[in-house]
Amino acid sequence: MLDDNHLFQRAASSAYASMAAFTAAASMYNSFYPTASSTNTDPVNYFGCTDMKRERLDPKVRAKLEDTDLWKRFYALGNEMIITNRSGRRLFPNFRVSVSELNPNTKYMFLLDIVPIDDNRYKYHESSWTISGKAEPHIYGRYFVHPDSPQTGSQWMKQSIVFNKVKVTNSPMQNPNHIILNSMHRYIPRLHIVEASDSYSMRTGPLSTFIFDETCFIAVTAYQNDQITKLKINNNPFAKGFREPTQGKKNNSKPVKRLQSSLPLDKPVKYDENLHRPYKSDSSLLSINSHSPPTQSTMHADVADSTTSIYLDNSGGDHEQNSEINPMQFPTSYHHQFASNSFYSNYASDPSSMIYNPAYTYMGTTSNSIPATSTPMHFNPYGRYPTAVYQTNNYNASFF
DNA sequence: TCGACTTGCACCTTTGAACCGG
DNA sequence: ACCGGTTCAAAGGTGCAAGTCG
Repeated sequence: MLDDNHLFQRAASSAYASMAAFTAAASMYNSFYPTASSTNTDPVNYFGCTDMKRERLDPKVRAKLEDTDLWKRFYALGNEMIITNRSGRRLFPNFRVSVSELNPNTKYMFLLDIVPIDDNRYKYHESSWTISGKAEPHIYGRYFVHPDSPQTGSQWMKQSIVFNKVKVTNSPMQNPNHIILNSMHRYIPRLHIVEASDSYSMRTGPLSTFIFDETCFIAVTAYQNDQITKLKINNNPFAKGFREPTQGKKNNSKPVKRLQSSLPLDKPVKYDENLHRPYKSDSSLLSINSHSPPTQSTMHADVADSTTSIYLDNSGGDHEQNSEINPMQFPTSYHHQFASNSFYSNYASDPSSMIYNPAYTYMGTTSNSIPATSTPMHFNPYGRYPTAVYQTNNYNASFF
């Protein structure tokens, strides 16, 4: 039985590790977007043209991850994505972004790919993730083109852009449109915005890439962490059949019975009802919270997970509630885990808007100038991220 | 024996065609 | 003929449990 302190340590370490992922991703990103002062050549083999210098989008272009509250709840626990399915498996939460400052009249294409965060293979042991060996090689070059591509900046900016059709698999023999991942490996999605009117100009047009650390996950063939399973069930409309029965509804379904045996008895009401906000399923899982000011219950949480309590899971029993990132349930030192690191402070204040746009020179710095203290040097159960990996050869595979 | 993985299942949402009435 | 709303069935997305494999 896990006590609160244990849960706190696990959650804090997971969240902190994700921050490390952010650092690593930043390094990774900056490594293939060398700054003006850098003499490094672009290690990314864009379109098979190694000597081509890829132009970047207007530095004012911004991308904002939506549903960040939900994403953060998952990553605080160590998000997992199922990759075994004959027809591929969708990502959940949905990868949804909103963009601004695009040229209204210019056409853009939006692409998504998923890349490894490190070169480790993991295993889930005694309720935590540990490194179990070296990673298997990643198959680069598979990316998902948003079906609305290409369209003008004004059209992209009209509404949020959802990549809910993206599918991941562990089988290279499956649909070529599926992104291939290795089980027990850590990944993070990347959003690419390319100024292009077709697939040909996509290979030469200005490009910017955005990474959101909340979206990192471990690919699995079966969920390892029960908390993740419960969080998915409670938030994914397609998994509604595994939720506990609500009052007045039939409760003799097989899955429900299974769940009943593993969950507390008191509870659940759909969180949307209790939150007094509209709940729209699947692709319409609108990110109302993403744009909402902190509620009273979240005002105290001035750090990275400041919004997570908005998703307080009313359907969750005591067990679940204690184990999810609910600032009310954790010692304050949990928050300090984020806040104590000054390097992350800006990110913590507005994580959803933090982007990897080279023109922003992340946090006013570059991969080469990130203070050493910003990179966690201790081991985290939910991974560690040797920056050197990204600065060397992890990103030299063919892209696009 | 154990962990990773596959497969079939029930339950659910989504989607789109068919239908109807204004 | 067109439009908007409703109904319904098929398709597809879930996690679970049992089985397979190395």
